[in-house]
Amino acid sequence: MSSEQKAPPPPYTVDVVMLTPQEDELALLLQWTSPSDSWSLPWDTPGEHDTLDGTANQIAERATGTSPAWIEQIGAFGDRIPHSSGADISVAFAALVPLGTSAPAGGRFAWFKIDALPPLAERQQVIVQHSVSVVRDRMDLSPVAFRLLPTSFTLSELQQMYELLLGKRLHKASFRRALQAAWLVEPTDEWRSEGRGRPAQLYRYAPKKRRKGRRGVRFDLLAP
Amino acid sequence: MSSEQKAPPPPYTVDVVMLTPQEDELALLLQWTSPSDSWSLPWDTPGEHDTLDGTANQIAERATGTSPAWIEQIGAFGDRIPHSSGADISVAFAALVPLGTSAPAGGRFAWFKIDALPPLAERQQVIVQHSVSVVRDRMDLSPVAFRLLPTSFTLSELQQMYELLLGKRLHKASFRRALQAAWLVEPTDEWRSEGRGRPAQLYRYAPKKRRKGRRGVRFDLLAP
DNA sequence: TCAATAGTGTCTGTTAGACATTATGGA
DNA sequence: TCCATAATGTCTAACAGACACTATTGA
Repeated sequence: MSSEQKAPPPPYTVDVVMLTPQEDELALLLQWTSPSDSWSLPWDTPGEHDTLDGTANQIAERATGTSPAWIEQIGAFGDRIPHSSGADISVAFAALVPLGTSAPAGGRFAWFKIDALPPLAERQQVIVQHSVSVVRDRMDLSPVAFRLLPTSFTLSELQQMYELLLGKRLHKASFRRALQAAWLVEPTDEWRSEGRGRPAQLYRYAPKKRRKGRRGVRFDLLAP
Repeated sequence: MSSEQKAPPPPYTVDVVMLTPQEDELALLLQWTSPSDSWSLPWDTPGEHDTLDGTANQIAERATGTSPAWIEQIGAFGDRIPHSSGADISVAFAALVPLGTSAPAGGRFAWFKIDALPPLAERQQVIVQHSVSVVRDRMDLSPVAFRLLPTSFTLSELQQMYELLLGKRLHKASFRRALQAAWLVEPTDEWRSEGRGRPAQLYRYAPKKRRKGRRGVRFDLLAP
């Protein structure tokens, strides 16, 4: 910010949508904001020499204590209603936080299931919706699912993670065939017995190949 | 902007990357900026009650005289070097402008082939690169190519447009089969003879179906 | 033993991509 | 006539999705 005077309303905020898997659902981290007595996305205004990415990372670390497994800017959002800080626009980031390790520090933060959020300001609702769809659109472009799991995992766990992030069911045999073709995982010697059925072999993330030329002229176009 | 005083540096700018097909290449619209005596992306700062989208549209219309065929926000960009206006961040939009109808108004604007741009500020270079890759990534999700062509066009012209926007060659037979399967065009009675070979039938854009559920578990993943 | 889950083999329909062939005009 | 381009048919390999089957544990 380039004003040395009082403290004008900040020109823009950085808001972070932090998502984590929780009991087969996506959960979102919110913070309790005292002046307005309501829940909001964690946010801040960048300091004088901060980058947008750097600020977003700081916000995420402050809230969870660790670096997110993945974070990406999803855009700038502005409507005619200013942010609670008075800022005209908010630059929003979506982030994924590993399973389990995501205990909110202090009492000001809490996780909410994505389908049962408390009331949020309208702009923040839009940001949350947009973040979830960006995550779902880009999941297959980035091997993020692996970073949300422990280093060893079963293929069923991996598939469940993909299903959670993509928001749809996947076909078991096809999923495994595609995994094998992509050379992304390798089996370990360990097996894990979990409840009733046959024990599952544990795998680890071990990418071997890069993508070859993907096939395809597709016209899966949206309607005009 | 919420200050009633002098005129502090604007908090952020809206910058628009306008692209158009030109002789089998993409071309970019730049404006000559007098104080700095250099080329830059067309930009402005939003007025008090403007939205980001509205501001971007105004910039595009002012520069070309018409509405762009497509426009989408691609994100907020900030580095430690301020915009020439003094703004910390720029909210960037990518836009596509129809073939031909894109004569720049006045003398302050000019089209440049995307591979032969004049020197730009570093942030603007990043914005341009990012815009082009966003266009290439999202082309297959939106039937924009049709809006860049006249109402009647040959299938070869359409394919060339797709190749230009996607930045890669497509297979002719597959392209046509996919087009037919998508019910996006219908033939007219007219034919056009162009140079040597057999005349081509003209088609018009006439979408009939919506997309059905697309198949696929794909692991065309990027390397870590 | 039964129930539940892991993992695999096979078949089928779809389709991208390659190749070849026909069609039709201009030079 | 030859050449260039349009348009189409056929074959093949890849692959998603369905289904069935085996394997291996706990209850």
